[in-house]
Amino acid sequence: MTKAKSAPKHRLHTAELANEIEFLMARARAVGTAHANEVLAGLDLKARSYAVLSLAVGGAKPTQRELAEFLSLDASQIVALVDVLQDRGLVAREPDPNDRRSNVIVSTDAGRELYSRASVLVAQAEARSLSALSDEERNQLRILLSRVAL
Amino acid sequence: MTKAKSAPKHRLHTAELANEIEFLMARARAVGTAHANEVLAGLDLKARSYAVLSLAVGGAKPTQRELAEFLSLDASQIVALVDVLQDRGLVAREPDPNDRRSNVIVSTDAGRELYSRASVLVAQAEARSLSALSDEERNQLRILLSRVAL
DNA sequence: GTCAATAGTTTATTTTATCAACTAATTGCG
DNA sequence: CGCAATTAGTTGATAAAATAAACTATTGAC
Repeated sequence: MTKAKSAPKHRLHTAELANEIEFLMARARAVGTAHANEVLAGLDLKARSYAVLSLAVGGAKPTQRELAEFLSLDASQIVALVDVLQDRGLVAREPDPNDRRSNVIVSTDAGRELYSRASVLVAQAEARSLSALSDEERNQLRILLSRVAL
Repeated sequence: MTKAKSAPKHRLHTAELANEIEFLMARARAVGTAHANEVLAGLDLKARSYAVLSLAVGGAKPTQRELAEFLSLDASQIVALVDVLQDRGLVAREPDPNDRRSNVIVSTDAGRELYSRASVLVAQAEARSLSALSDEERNQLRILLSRVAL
């Protein structure tokens, strides 16, 4: 008979704070982002730029404002992110047919190619971050977070 | 018969990215921190300083290094956080009896008093952030995140 | 006792976040 | 229609936070 629980890594794990979801998410996200940035570094991407690239590749043709809202970023940060992806030839700004004020962000072939490599790395990083959970638990977590976040 | 699902707020909610836990946590945390900082502003605290205060009040007498690790922050940021809490008379640095290199962070009466007010506000903010979930689902989420984060 | 490692601190640098101002375009509405 | 208010994107300024090096005082291993 073996112990099922894996030992918490920290003496403070019983603190009241450890019951606050806000705090738990901060910690979980810290390791998650670290893992993601680690694997993405080889492709000169970060979690940030990967997210933008992903949405461009998705083909939904988001405007920059939509990207800003969806990624919880300020519009001015999207400008910078799109600028560098565009300079690298990974995405392009296209005029929005419905509104001449907006740009619609689309991916290039190079962008899709890079994304296809990046996404498998990100999936690996995520798997590593969630290694404490079973597949079913990972899905539960995904679903609960979606309800909170989307 | 009514629809159970609440409508996602964004046209991009079906993007691949929305399946990535990393992304979902970033979004969830964005609203969570916003709510928390909002209610804490009246007490001149932020999520950050509240976390430090909470761990001080808990009485575990954490060293600054332990705070840094537990909060996923750099040691130098702890210095700044403790500095202002100490200047406000909410916590104090005490010599660690076991290691003269370390300080142990304890709370003052004023710190405990402020924390008791802050913690109810934070609980309300959390409830607001998680309003999409039932009580049981909130606990499930807490447990899953603990397994990932702790 | 010497030496490598650690806790805390300071400082510098870079990255993110926040916000105001501006242009061009759109929308609402009298 | 035509004017007013709003919105998308951009720029620039400023504040907050993350990252990392260097330094002091300890500690712990040997």
